[in-house]
Amino acid sequence: MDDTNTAVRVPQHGQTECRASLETLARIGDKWTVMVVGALAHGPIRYNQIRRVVEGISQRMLTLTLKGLEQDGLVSRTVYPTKPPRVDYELTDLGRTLIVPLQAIHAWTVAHQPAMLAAREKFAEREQQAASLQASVTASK
Amino acid sequence: MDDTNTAVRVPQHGQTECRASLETLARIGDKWTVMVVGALAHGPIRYNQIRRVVEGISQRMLTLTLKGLEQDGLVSRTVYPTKPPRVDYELTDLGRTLIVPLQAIHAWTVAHQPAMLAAREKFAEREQQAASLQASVTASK
DNA sequence: CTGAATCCACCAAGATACTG
DNA sequence: CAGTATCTTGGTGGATTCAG
Repeated sequence: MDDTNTAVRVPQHGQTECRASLETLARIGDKWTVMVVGALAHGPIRYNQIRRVVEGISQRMLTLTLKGLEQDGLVSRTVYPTKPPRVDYELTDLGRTLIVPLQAIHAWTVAHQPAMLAAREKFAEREQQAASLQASVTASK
Repeated sequence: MDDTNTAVRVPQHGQTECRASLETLARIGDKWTVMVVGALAHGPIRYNQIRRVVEGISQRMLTLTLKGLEQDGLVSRTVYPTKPPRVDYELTDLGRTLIVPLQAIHAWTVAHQPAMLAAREKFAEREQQAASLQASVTASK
């Protein structure tokens, strides 16, 4: 062990585990999926209802998102062959389990988002100052 | 209460809350950010060490990701003006709070990812059959 | 070693129009 | 109402090169 600077080197939670979580995030963490799952969280809902609730989603994206969720067994699709046609979407049992991690995200947001935004502003200020300094230095050349 | 199909209609957790979580996800939920945070979770680490650990990340993306995290106060950057230069990155207290929701994601992945993949395969099979049927119908026209 | 800068390819996603 | 089909584009990220 001649580690120069790999101090503690806790072997727990390697890259492999990150990879797995990553795939999950890629599937359920994108913009529209989160919104759609949110819309479905209250119970069965029709196609155009989702469209109104999510607001801003294009027909294309809604269809694609729903198809993806259905494909992964997170959402069930029920067609009522009435006139006019009606299609209900609903979270499956598996889909409902998503609510837990999603709430974890939400909890973090409530607790720490403000601090994050504050840090961001501070950083922006410093950038301003740095830019000013740089400008004066450049000008005096 | 003349709800035709808006059954329970739980007013809890509106779109507003989803929006907030969404911003968080957009910031910390992207591919490289998750991996980098994972690499930083063990303690201070140098630029090129991250590059090796994350494996696959380009110089550009690593720099951009780190800059973003630093900007949001999630990661601290320490420069040692030695020769050659050395820069350490480390999660801030704020950054460490990310580990909680990230572990929630990980827990979900371990528990439900297999079921999700299974569902995906099943769906693919059905698609195959549907395609075959469609083909025979089309052919018989 | 740690970046910054430039160029470029690709694809996700929006808009639009059409169908069952 | 609930989709599908096609076209177009803007941004994301990779490769490469230069700099401190």
